[in-house]
Amino acid sequence: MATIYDIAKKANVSAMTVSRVINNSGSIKESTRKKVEEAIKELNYIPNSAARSLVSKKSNLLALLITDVTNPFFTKVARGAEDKAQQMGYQLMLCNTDESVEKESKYIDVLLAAGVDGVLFTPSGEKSKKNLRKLAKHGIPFTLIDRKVQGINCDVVLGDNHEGTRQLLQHLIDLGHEKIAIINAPLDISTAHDRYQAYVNTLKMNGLSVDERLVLKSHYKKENATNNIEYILSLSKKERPTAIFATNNFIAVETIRALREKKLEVPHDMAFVCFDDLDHHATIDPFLTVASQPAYDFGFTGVQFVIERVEGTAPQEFRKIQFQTELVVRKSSGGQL
Amino acid sequence: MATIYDIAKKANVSAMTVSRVINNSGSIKESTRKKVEEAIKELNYIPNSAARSLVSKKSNLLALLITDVTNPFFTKVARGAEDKAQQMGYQLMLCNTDESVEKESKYIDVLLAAGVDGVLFTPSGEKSKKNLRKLAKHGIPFTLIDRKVQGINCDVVLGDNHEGTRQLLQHLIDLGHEKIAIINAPLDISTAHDRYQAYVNTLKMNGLSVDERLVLKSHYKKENATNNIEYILSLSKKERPTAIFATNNFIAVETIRALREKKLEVPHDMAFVCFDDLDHHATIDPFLTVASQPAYDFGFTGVQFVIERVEGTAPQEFRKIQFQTELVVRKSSGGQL
DNA sequence: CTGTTAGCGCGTTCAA
DNA sequence: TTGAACGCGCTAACAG
Repeated sequence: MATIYDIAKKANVSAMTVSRVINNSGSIKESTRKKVEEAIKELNYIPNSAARSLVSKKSNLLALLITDVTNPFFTKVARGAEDKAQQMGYQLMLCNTDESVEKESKYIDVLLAAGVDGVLFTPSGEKSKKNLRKLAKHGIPFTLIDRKVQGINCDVVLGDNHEGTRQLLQHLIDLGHEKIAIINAPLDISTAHDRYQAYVNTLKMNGLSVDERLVLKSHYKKENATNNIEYILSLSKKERPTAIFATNNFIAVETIRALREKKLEVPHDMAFVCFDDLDHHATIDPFLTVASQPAYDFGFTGVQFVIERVEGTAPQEFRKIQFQTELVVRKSSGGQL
Repeated sequence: MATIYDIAKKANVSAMTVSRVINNSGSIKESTRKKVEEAIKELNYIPNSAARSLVSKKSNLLALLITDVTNPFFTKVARGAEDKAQQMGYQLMLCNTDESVEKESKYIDVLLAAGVDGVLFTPSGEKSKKNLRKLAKHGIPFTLIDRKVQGINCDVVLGDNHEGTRQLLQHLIDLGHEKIAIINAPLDISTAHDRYQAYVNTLKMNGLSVDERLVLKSHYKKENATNNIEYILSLSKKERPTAIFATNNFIAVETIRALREKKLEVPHDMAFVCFDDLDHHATIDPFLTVASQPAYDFGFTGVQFVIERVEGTAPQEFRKIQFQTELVVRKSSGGQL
């Protein structure tokens, strides 16, 4: 409510002097600084950031575009991102895209209008390219989180999808499994693609053949998995998998639910592993064998990267950081066959 | 990058006409509207929201101050809030206060500076009053989520803490428990206060006495619960509780962990109930008996309330909505003694 | 060390 | 139906 002029008047100085006090710029006599600071306190003055942005072309706003905060992986990404943003003096705007390019596009327009300084982006697939290009066209720096997009050059924070998958599958194979199904998201999502590749590679490395009937499709969101399980049950005993690899936590949860519905006991009737942990759950009941990723660091590092780009302190070349995954063996994968 | 003037020039009209087209205000000849719209498209023009806010005194920004988005309860609050905000054309800024008034205060200053139109607030306790008064002084509408603060008049979205607690305790009592410990957060948090009151009431209603030694203190955040469990184990068999009521999910998780450490099996050695569900967990392994609250609706309704205040469509009187809790009986409370 | 001028991009007001 | 002038609150650039 109070403006810089109100302060100026009260302190008997010019608006410019007040501005300098606020921004610690230029040099100010100690006595006048005191006067100004008192006036500021008395009038509860708070600088208007719209006016500031208008002049400086900076909003100190960052956007976090993820598919769904309620996915425990992204919940932690969000926390990490917010912590770093807060520490660096930025605010974080939360956006849930639900794996939809259309929702993404809408957000991009809003964010552009809102004048965000940078964007953290988990693209919903290759079709997200146009949205990223739009950001680029408007000169907004962005960092890709968790998933990359072909032909887009930018900073990117990833997990090691190959190694994570390899660990999970090798673990199952070492336990004696030879027929392992994969339930995956659409392959235009880089993590789905990479995990599938690694699935194929790991089977081959172990002299196992890839049975296309065991390559099942789903989405990285909460989607009923009953169909897939019914399909599996329809296979002859000889074809039927003895283990399932779910490529993310949501698929895992829904698949487990469907298995229970069909009275299949994990791991007794079906061994089970997946990507990404469900942490609170892990404490209460250490059940799922997972490839765990440091989600918090994804967000934290991602924000650091964008801010460095925003502030021009980033190196010229784009950075790619790949975090290690950790194999956490728990009950769901079962013991030796 | 392009401004309203660039569009004006390109379309051979005045800036004002462009402004009118953008805002659908005034009346415009169809032909000139066409011209302007084409120019907008060609130049990829996006209105500068800093300039707009400066004039209109509206930012279309809302802030969500919660204690920790990684608390599954607040994760869902955040999702509900974001969905409603998005639907109404607002953006949501995420803030984690970690139950600290100091962090709250910092955020409040930043938010005031950022010019948010309204705030959703889960106060960390009675000391949050000063922060709320500050918001009020600056004319920023806010809605309290999950917790109320004495002497603060505003819209508020709550759960039914009395009834939720009553259900949980009555359930334990019906199973035969007479010595029930409560592990609670500081009492200046309204939910902690109310749950404690309901704990006392329910015991009394059932002719049971309240044993102060079974009233244990903790915090609504992840805090090691080993001390409390060691204390419980130090009690004589006669004094020792047969059941524990944890007043939120974080306390629950940590307490279960501590119990496990001490080789105590739930519910065999200790029955257990708590407030708030851990949903993914509930699917994988339906274990905890809880009083579940519709967290998503807390956020959704909260945003609706603030926006109505922001836009002046809210009724004069402040609203208080109290959502029902649902008792979900699972394994942790055990069977009849 | 401090003040004056001008302008950031837009919308309100008043005229035409 | 359209336009010109002004001001929102602030800071950069230039005096002094």
